[in-house]
Amino acid sequence: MKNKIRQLREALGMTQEQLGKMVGTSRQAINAIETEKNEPSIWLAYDIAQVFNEPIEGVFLFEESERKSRADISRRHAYGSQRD
Amino acid sequence: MKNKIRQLREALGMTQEQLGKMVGTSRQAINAIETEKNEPSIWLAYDIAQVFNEPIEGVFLFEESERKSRADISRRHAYGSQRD
DNA sequence: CTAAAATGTCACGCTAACCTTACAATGCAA
DNA sequence: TTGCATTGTAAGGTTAGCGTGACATTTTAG
Repeated sequence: MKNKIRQLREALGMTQEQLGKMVGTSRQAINAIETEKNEPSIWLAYDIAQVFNEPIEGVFLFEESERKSRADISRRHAYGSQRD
Repeated sequence: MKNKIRQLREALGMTQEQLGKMVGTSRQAINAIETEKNEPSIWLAYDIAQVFNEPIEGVFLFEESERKSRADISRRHAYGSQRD
């Protein structure tokens, strides 16, 4: 998913490795998220956002188009109660 | 992790199953998160928060003590550059 | 140009989130 | 109490995030 990590990170003059250490993860994990290869866990997203003093939504962009596909929920409504 | 899902959900008179359908997941997944057995993926957390018109941090409580343990990052600083 | 730092990637392994199916327990209304 | 809706859980399987180690490529400092 798109995010502002690189931009925010460089604004603070930090390396991926430094950021990784600050949030307790590896530089590879930071890199994968930064380059949009992985989506962060909710805690990692939170910790990263905290470093930049931003809410999660201020660092990660939740765009419908970014979704790795799932059933179209826009068409779903709570009108059923078919068994499990 | 602690959250306000139940409270917000019932305020809207919804069942776990209905909420699950609205965010495109199963009622069991909603239940597991509501009862703090699982932590939501970042997208699921976002979708749930959206249903309640709240930011992620407005629905999920990120308390240090809730963390499922990880190395103490408070003591970590970016002073190293030991190889990987 | 050259060495070091930073970044990009890959493979392998582990774990947790989530799905489906199924059943038990609880809550509530008739 | 009976019946149904809701919630709680468990088991098995799939998938993705993340760690570690290793190596290639790119960027930056001298």
